[in-house]
Amino acid sequence: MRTAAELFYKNGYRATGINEVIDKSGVARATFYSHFPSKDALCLAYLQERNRGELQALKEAVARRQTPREKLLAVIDMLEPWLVENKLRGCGFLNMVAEEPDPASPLRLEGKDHYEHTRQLVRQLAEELFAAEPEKYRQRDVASFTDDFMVIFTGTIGLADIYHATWPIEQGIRAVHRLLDQ
Amino acid sequence: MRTAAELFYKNGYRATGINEVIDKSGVARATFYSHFPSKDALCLAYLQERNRGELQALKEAVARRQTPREKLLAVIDMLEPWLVENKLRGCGFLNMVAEEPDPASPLRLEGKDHYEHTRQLVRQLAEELFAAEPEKYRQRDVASFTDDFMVIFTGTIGLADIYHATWPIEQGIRAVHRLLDQ
DNA sequence: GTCTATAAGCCGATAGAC
DNA sequence: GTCTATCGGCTTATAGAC
Repeated sequence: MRTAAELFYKNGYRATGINEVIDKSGVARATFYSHFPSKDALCLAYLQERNRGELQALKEAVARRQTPREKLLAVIDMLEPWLVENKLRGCGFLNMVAEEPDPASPLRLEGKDHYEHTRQLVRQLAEELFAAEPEKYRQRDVASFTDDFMVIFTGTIGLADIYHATWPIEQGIRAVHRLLDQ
Repeated sequence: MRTAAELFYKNGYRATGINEVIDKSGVARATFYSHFPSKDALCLAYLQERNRGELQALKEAVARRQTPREKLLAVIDMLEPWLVENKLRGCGFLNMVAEEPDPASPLRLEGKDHYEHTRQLVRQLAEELFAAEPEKYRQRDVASFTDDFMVIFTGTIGLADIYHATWPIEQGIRAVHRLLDQ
């Protein structure tokens, strides 16, 4: 599964043959098929593991900060090291969605689930921020603030992928600062 | 090429076999290979045509508006009918980038080119807006404004794809309004 | 758990006849 | 321009021996 995660993410799901995964992982052919019934099942397991791991890393990055404002900034700040570590290959879930046309596919739904969990986390942090500085955010709406944040978050990842560069991340961070202070 | 454009966009590049394109297009096998040397060449031609067509449609939508402010709003307003018409299958260039790992691939570079042209258009519209209302935008930076716009633009498309819904578009439109008036 | 063999089909691309 | 035949290699998945 570690091998599958690397290859599916790096080269894409359809571009990666199951034989390549089996060969590079070192396990025997029959052994693989005793653990996973199909390539799709392996991919779903990879996405679920990725979903779990990324949400955990996100929550840890948030927990390391002290104030509600800093916690929100942590969500966008982590994009830089995360995208660079991932060789600017973008978001594994957005990439999966691009390859899977069926909106009801479990592979697509895992991506939706990931973004929905991220959104709920951002919403909770926004509520804490609004509660901590009520006079500053009196006229702001939590739901709209949250979705603005998600639009910036997603757009930053998308542009960094398209341009294969890090400047959209600095831009996204500045945009979140303006969102917080406007 | 019309058939290829439909299938590559709808089902993805790698998921679409060249045989399927040939069969559904109705042309003979040898005829296809006399026009295009390979599947990759066909895909590049499709992306170039898409690039040209989308930029033209964008510029026409902008030209239909009167004021600089309305022209900028036209760029984000067109996302709703465009995404719905495309069955919420997202951006053809972002989808291509997700499938192609090589940053130097011509298929990827065509996507970069499309976003760069879009960015230059937005920048020009921003400059016209700032010139038309100098007192309102005196303290704003054109480059930063442009990239903020592009982050919102890209994030809106990405979220609409992930959620397979139109609500991110309304959110993106509101975000651009706030960007204009903050 | 390991190995090899193989099924049945699709892949992109080419060749030859008309 | 049309058609069919075919190449070599790849795909996912299964079967059987050890």
